[in-house]
Amino acid sequence: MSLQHALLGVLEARPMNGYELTRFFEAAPRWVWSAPHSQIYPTLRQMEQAGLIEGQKEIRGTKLTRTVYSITDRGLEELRAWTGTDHAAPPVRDAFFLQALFFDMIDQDRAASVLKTHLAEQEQLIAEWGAHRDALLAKDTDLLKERLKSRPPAEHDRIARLKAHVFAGQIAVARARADWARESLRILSEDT
Amino acid sequence: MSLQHALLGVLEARPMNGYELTRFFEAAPRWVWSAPHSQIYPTLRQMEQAGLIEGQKEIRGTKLTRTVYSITDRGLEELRAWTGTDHAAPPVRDAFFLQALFFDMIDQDRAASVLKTHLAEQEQLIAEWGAHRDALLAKDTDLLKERLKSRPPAEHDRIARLKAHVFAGQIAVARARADWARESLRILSEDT
DNA sequence: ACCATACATGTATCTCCATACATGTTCTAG
DNA sequence: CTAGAACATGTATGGAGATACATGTATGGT
Repeated sequence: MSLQHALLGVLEARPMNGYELTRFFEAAPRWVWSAPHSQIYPTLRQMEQAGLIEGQKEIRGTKLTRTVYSITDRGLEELRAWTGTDHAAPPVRDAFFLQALFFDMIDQDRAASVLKTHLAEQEQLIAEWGAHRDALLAKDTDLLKERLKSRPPAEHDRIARLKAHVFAGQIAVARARADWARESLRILSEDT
Repeated sequence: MSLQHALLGVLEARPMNGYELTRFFEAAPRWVWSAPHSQIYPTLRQMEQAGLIEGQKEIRGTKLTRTVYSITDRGLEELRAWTGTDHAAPPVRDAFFLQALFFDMIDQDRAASVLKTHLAEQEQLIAEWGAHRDALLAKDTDLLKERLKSRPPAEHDRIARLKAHVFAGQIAVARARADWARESLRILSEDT
C-alpha cells in the first residue's frame, strides 16, 4: 500500500503525469521509495478509481495524450490519516546481513570483496542523500518549491528542516552500515 | 531467493524438520530473516527437488510423520557461492521514512506518537539482538554449539566473534534509527 | 530529410510474501 | 482419563514487485 502514499505525497507538491512520476521514482538521486513504471501506471488508475487523485487528459502535438494527475481532498485526507497512524514494523529480512552471517564459511578475500562492494554502495547513498538534504535545507529542489507555494511563509523553514531531517535519517542508517562494514574488514584481516 | 539461503544456513548447523525451522523463523528473539510456515514447507520441498537438501522421514508415535532435512554437498556449495557473491542492493523502500516525510502535514502530537512507537520498536530489537549477540560470544546458543562441532576448535572463537558481529551490525542500524527518532522528537517540539 | 533521444503508456508473467483456512497427532498436567 | 498445549504439515487466495515485452509520438540536432 505504501506506493499509493508515496504517489500521494509527491502529487501533494504538484500535479504530474505518469512519466514524470516514473522519472521521479526511478531516478538516480534516490528518494525514500522507488517503483518501476509498470507498477506506477496501473496504480494511478486504481487511485483514480478510489477518488484519491484526479486525472486530466492533455494533448501534446496532435496525437500524444498524457494524463496529469492531481491529488483530491480525499487523497489529502488519506495521506494525512496514514501519516498519523502507527503501522506494524515490517518483518526483519536483511539479505546482506544474512550473507554476512556465513562469512566464516568462505575465503577472507571473497568476504572482504563483498564487504567492499557494500561499503561503496552505502557511500554512494550517503553522497546522494547528502546532496538532497542540502538542497532541501536551501529550499532548492523543484518539488519543495512547489510545495511551499501553498504553505504560509512563516512555516517554510520548519517544513524544509523537517523534510531534510528525514534524509539525515537515511544517511545515519547508511553510515551505520558503512561503519559496520569497515569494522568487519578489520576483524576479518585481524585474526588470520 | 534469500529464504532458501537462510534455510541452508540454519540447516548447516544441524538437520531440522519444518516445524523446528518454522519456530526458528517465526521466533520472537528475531534473527536476520523471517518467514511463515506456509512459505517454509513448500520451499523445503523445492529445495529437496533441487538437491540442496535431503529429507529423511521419521515417525513419532504411530502415525505422525515428520521429515528431517539435512543440507547436502550441493547445498553447502550453493550457500558458499551465494555468500561470496555480490548481490545488487535492494531498491530503497522505507515505509517509515516515507511516513516521516509528511510529518509537516499533521499535528505534532500525532507525529510524536508515531515516532515514539518506532522508538520503542527499535529499542525492543536492540534488546533482543543484544541478548543474542552476547549469547553468541559466550558460545551459548543451541545452533552455534551444533555448528562448532564440525569445526576445528582453534577457529571457534573467530567464528563466534564473526557471527556475533553481524548482530552488532543490526544493533548499530537500529540504534541509528532510535537516535534519529529521539532527535526528531526534539525538533518537533522545539519550534512550535 | 532523417535519426536519435526523450516523451508517454501500456501488458504479461513470475516470484515472493501475507494472511487465512484446514486437519490431524502426541504429550503432559491435572 | 481428558483437555489443552505443542507437534506437524499442509492448501488457497491475493497483493506487491521484478522483469521483460510492446508500441507508438514529438522534438532537436545534423
